[in-house]
Amino acid sequence: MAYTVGQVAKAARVTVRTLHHYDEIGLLSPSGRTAAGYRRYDDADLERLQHVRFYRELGFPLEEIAAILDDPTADPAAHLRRQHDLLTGRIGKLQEMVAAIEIAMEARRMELKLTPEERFEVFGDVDPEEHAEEARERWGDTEAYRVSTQRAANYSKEDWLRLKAAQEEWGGRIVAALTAGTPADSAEAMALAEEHRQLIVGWFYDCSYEVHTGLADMYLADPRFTAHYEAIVPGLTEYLAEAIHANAISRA
Amino acid sequence: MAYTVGQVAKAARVTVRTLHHYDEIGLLSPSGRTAAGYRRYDDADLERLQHVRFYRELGFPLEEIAAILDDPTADPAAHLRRQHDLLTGRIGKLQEMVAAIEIAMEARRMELKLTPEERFEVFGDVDPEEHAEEARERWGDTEAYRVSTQRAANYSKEDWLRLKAAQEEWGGRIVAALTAGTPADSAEAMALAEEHRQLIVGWFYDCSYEVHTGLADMYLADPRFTAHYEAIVPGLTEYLAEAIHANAISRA
DNA sequence: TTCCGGCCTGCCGCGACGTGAGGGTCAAGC
DNA sequence: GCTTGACCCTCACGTCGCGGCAGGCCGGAA
Repeated sequence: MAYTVGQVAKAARVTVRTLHHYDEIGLLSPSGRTAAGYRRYDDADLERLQHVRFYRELGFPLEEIAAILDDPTADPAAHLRRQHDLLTGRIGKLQEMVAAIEIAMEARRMELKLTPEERFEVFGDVDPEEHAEEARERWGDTEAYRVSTQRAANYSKEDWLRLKAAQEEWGGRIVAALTAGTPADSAEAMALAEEHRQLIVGWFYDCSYEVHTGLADMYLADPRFTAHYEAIVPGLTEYLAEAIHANAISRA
Repeated sequence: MAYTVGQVAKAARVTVRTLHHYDEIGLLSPSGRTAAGYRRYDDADLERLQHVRFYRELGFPLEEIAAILDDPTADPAAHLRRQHDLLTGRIGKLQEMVAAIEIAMEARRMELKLTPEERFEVFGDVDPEEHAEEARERWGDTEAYRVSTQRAANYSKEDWLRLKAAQEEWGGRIVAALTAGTPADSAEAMALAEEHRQLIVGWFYDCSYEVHTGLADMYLADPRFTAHYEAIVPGLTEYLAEAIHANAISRA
């Protein structure tokens, strides 16, 4: 089977220009040309294009894609594995961000519960219970939401204040460690990381070392969290993340 | 609190050049300058930067980000919701791709089971059971893998051939419908879409209408699938996807 | 005073295409 | 056989989101 640029473009959902470009840089040259100079793609070309598009959608530069596809040591199974790994990695990152946002949302709801007199300012005449209902409808079926909600929903104002106090006490000690120049991979810093994890386990959800390192990476990646920590003292995010990683490694 | 470009850059994990760029195009201008012309960022600037980075990492163009952030009708809660929706959407897409790859991997393993004499050609002297073990270790804890494996692992050669025959019979009919010009939203095409879904339910996993439309979108997005369908007859991918969507809508 | 690191403003470059301009090709219908 | 319109070709310049460097000005520490 032979196809023209237009047909290939339509099938693969790319523009003709893109195919021209791939030809120019030698990433995907059609297997032949007609007498008039028209590009002719065959099934093998199409298959290569599929792979190109896959890696491209995950943000790989074209040069790197060429290297991957032209690697003679990689069989089809290896490609599948690599693609699977890439996807699960991406999903993991996104899920961490989701968890962070869900926590942020939860915090907002808690805040509102604690200061009911503010509810009118924020919501006007809308009942916050209604708002909670809407939230449940929208993402009530994600697990993180359920877990964090079930525990946190029952926290009283006193619980909340105790948590805050515990966090602040811990925060003071890690800031001290950082400003004192204690290395992030020292036993002291790692102990602080472990305390951080225990705080999460105790108050929110069962946080494994693996999840904890994921959380650390998220602190680094998510602006809302870096803002939080950097506002306390510059470099704290990185310090904490390093300590968490070191702690997780030492326990593995 | 006021920060210099360098401090902000480090905290937000971007380069100074990026901050200069954001300033140039007016996306994020520091709230002030020192007497010497040094940029001075405050906490509000930092917060804005976090949001910029968030949307940027999801691939939004800067202009669009500016529009989102400068939208006067969006409160913080609305931003959280939008971000949550975006993330879950992305995760869904990626998970569909993962499922597709897992099925492709499963198909490969089946293929190997069916023709054991080929195993030496492909694996050399490696035992395929070992390979399967490795696969379990790598992604044994994802749900799609477990479900598809548990069912498909027990398929005999006869089962596999029956599945293939059923698929081909169905394939013949949808190609006929397409070439006959039957509209994708006609009752006939929708019935074929429904049969497609039932085939999945019967042989692999419980596929809801929602999952089915997701699958259809993936067919369009994933090159490996478009290749498969377009090779049969050009336009088939789109036709099937449309029919699936129409079917799902009509059942909702 | 003299460093050295950090900041400034240009300005050129790059990757991955988008978007014409100007012109040849091909199948269909008259 | 000829026109017409859709499709193809090759330049070639434009865009987006920065990276990187030059040439020069600050600012705190030794």
